[in-house]
Amino acid sequence: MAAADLFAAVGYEATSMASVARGAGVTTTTIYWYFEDKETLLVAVLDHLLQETLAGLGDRDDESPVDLLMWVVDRLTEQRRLVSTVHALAGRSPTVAVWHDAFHELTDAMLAEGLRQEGVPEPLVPATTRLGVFAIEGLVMHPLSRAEQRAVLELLSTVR
Amino acid sequence: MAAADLFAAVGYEATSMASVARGAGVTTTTIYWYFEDKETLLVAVLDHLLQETLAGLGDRDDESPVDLLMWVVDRLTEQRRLVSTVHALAGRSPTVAVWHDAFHELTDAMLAEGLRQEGVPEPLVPATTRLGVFAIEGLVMHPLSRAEQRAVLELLSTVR
DNA sequence: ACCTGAACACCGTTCAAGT
DNA sequence: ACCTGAACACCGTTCAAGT
Repeated sequence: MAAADLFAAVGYEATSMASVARGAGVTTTTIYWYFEDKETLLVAVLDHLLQETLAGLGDRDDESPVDLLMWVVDRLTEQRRLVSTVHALAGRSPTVAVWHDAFHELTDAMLAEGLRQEGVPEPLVPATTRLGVFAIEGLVMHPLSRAEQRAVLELLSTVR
Repeated sequence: MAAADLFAAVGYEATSMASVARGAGVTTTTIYWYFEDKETLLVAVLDHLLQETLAGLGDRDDESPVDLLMWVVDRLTEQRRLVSTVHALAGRSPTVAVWHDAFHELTDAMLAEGLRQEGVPEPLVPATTRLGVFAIEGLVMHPLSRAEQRAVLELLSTVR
């Protein structure tokens, strides 16, 4: 998809439907035959990126929990522009809100399962999961050195 | 300011300069005599809201730390739309990025000071501050019940 | 089924002109 | 110093028409 490259390069808002069309070698109107609107196009790109990331995650079941989280933070940081775009759009676009909710349902469940296997007592799992998700999102959105990032994740892993 | 009400009501992106002008009883062009562009107008609104919130915070130095954080989360949640707008714009607008950085410098310092007075050991203060900021932002951006919000903040206050 | 050209309503911003 | 009307370049989207 040409849209994915453009979204990554200049961001969703700065990407015009005209430039997507140009990249795909068609006319602007053609895109509307495949996608209902620009937000639906975004969701298609998001699904594609998510599938890639999940595949990459499958190859690293062996690493330590903190290393695993660091890897996830790195992948999301590469798409930082899209992450904040999704947050902003979810507040006013039902299309994007649906995707965002499904995304969190999936990722929250994955993190919760990981915490259980790390021995976090069951009653603490929900709140710890949320704090973990918030920490990951925070690390993605605010640039810190790797040492600072590690410090936050290590601190998080002492919670219980 | 008419812009503040409109931003709160329908959001920054959905607020046209024409509607701001209408609300202020002037012409669109007039706004550009007072503000360089739409983003500068946003920053003026943000400054205004921040000043209000800081004043309100001064009246509650007595409450417990968790209550204080809950209050901050409530105020930010009221402006949730603007919060995600700022995050999204900070990535592509130097004007908004400057404000965002200054905002975090201020709020991070305030939280760090609070943590010290709660007895958090000095070497843990930076990472704990970051985790606290991330938790607040997460609570603002993801709707949870008050009980769930409290659980996250209580969990956070066990960290050290 | 797939793609286009032309148009629509709107946007932020500018500029020359007025008082 | 303050405000305006008219214009500019652009935007996402639609629609009737073509193959």
